Amino acid sequence: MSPIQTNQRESAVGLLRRYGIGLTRQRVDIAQVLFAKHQHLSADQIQAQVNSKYTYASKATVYNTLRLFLSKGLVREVLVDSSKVFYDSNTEVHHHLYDVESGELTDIAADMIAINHLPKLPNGMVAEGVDVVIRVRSSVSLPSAV
Amino acid sequence: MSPIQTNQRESAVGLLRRYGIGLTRQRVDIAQVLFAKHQHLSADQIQAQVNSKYTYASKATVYNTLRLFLSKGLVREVLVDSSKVFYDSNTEVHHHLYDVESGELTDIAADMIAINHLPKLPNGMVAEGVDVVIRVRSSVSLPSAV
DNA sequence: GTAGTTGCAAAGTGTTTGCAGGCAG
DNA sequence: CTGCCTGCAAACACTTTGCAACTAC
Repeated sequence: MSPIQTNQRESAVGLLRRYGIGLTRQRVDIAQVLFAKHQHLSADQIQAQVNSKYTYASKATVYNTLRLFLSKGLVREVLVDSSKVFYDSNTEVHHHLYDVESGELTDIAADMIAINHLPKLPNGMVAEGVDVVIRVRSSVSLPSAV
Repeated sequence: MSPIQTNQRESAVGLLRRYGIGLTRQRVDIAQVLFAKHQHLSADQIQAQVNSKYTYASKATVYNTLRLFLSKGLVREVLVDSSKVFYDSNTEVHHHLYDVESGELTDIAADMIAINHLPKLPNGMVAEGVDVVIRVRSSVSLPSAV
């Protein structure tokens, strides 16, 4: 076990503690996978990584843990594909570029997109967040160029 | 049957013809539900409306028809809730306001939001669309006001 | 020790598919 | 007529839940 891995595990533990989340082996493993870097993973991918790099976590535990992390604000959901949810380990304000052909999802820094004026919100409503998704495809293969 | 309903049906028929979609009773019914006005409906809601206002369409037919309409560009998918897809009968460029508490989805005219500069796209990539979703909630009940 | 967590399998959604019969053109 | 469309039910993928066994603290 390298010092780097030890540090990663320690920082995952620290993160969970800071957010008031009880420690279990599975939660620490999942946190390590998620917070190794900024990335977008589906529940499936997370389970696969946990089970290949660390010790076993069941599907149910992965989903329960992701729901917990989500409610505590450690991760963010990204909805770009109707068939599955991506969990984004970058919780800073930012946006996304989605390649509809490859399914690849990339971050866009918040300051790359400036929203000039928000519309007036209905009375008593407050904006909780703004999600911007730019859908792209490779310029060749336009399905039916107009 | 009022003249208005007759006209609605005729314009639904015209729409399908213009988009090169073969006419069937179910497709016309579904088009009438969708294009009665700009709105956001789930597949379930569409089936319910067709079956209460018009004649029967099965779940499979509703999904098949929506997939067809989507591929032909008559409707747009809106992804705001991980549990289901909304179909938007407004295909003009515009954005959305999503009330996370009530689930209500409202249109925002495109010119209400100005994006100052798109980030440079990876080489050979072309933007297919930009989706902006503003998530709102009623300002009371903030889960844990900071 | 005890409350909270896990794993399993089963149930639940929303969505898609295979196929026999039916309808549009 | 003939091919495309529909309805049904079964299949599917993803996610959630119920419960007994286990683990963190």
